[in-house]
Amino acid sequence: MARTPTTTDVFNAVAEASRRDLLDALGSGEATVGELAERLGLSQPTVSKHLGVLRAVGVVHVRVDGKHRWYRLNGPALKPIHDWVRTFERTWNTRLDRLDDLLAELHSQEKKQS
Amino acid sequence: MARTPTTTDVFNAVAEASRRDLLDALGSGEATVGELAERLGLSQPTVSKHLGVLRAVGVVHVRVDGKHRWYRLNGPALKPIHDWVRTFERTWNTRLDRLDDLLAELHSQEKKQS
DNA sequence: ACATCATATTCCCATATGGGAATGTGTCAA
DNA sequence: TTGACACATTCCCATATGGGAATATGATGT
Repeated sequence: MARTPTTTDVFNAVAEASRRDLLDALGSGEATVGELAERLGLSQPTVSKHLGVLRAVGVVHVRVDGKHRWYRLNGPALKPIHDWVRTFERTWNTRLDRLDDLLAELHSQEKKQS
Repeated sequence: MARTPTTTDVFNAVAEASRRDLLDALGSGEATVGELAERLGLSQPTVSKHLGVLRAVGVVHVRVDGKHRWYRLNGPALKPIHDWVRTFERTWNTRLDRLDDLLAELHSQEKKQS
């Protein structure tokens, strides 16, 4: 087999740095292919192809307007990544460690009650 | 150019589902190549190679012990992913949604307890 | 020294990649 | 209709992939 296609899921789509840059750029609102190409210093076909990948996994949506195409971010499509990486957050985030402590405390209280 | 090598950064390393599975498996503690291979139903060379990629980007560490090799998770190496995806969190998580998530989590934890 | 166990490494191949260049498609204005 | 514009698509190629099979490495026990 070969490497997992970029359009398989959000993880693969977002692995490419240029595509993360595109999403970052779209964070401030809708944008046109040309605008994005100029902002990121990429060629138009390159941007179009990257946006195609991002659209395939649902992380961007398009709005057609005459000869323009307005791309916009669809944040919730990134949630799987957030949810996955969040399960490891306790290994570096002390604030969440405290949340764990709180949960543990709640659980011990539950045990006492039941 | 070709696709960005898997050992370029954590984003690329973690794009492959099998490697995420490996990290999930290591979440419960150290493990041996053989153990991981059996748990995930992968061949030994496949696991070794995946672990090599994960080690290259620093998301796992190894401890040599005789003819065994104990791999362990190095969570903080995942922080760049967390930091990046977190900038989009507002697009799906309002403050109230977060409270819902917390409550849901508490409930699922309760179920696990009882 | 030897056999065995646990891993790592190499060789193989079908497959997909990202980027450049060129071309296709659809829209608008005159 | 014709041209200009904004994008999408196609064709090209060097490059890396993941997995299977085979082999190498290295430590342990006898």
